[in-house]
Amino acid sequence: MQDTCTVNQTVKYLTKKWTLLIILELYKGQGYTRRFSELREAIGGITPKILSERLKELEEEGILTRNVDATAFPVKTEYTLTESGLGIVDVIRIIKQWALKWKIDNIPCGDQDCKVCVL
Amino acid sequence: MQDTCTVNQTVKYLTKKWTLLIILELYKGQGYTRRFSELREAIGGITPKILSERLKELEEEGILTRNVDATAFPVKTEYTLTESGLGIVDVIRIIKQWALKWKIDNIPCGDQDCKVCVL
DNA sequence: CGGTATCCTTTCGGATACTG
DNA sequence: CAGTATCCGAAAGGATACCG
Repeated sequence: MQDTCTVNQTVKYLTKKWTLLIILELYKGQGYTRRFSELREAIGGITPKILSERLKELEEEGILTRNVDATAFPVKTEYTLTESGLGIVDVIRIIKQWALKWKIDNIPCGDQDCKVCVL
Repeated sequence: MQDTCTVNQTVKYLTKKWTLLIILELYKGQGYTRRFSELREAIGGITPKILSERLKELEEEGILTRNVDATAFPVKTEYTLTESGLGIVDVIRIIKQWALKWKIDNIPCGDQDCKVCVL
């Protein structure tokens, strides 16, 4: 098994449910930054458990950084896309271009999400 | 939920286990073509059930075509990457470039799989 | 050769409640 | 606000056997 292949590993966490949406949501934020509760509300439907898991994974992969302001009350935590994280946005963009080229007839997408997508 | 988003849908089947390896294996074949048993052996570890499922999904998505030669005995079946399927290889290539830029220190990959990878 | 059918395990994600 | 802890159900994938 080629579980050591970097491409496979990358795809592995990128393809987990919610991950892409989290990255896109951070990308939309000012300074590519969002707070935990902002992500929760913006994404909608994600439970805190899963959101927390994904954020940890992405932090470990260097795709985002976690910044805690412990002086604030309640504690203020911000998540920010790193430079490499922005690289992932490029990847998503390529996928979108592929989709637009080969899946144009996907009406639901054309009319809804992708049209308002920041990509 | 944006299950109608084309990007999400695309990522959804691309990220299933084995899918990328199947696409890469087809890419390696002459004329981007491989037979069922060739895929099985080349990939290693995949069960016929899963391989069959993936091939069907990818055929439905237009990423590969299935060609059966019923005159042969036993029946000869070939799977070939389509033009849009080759586009997916490009996507993988971009991901690899991202990985090489940001994950160079992944020694196992550098020494093994990616070095011999056709990408 | 190119699959399908069955069954079983494991993994993932959802629901909910609770805490510093 | 920003999570963690527990429990549970669904779904994905693996093992194995069999068939045209």
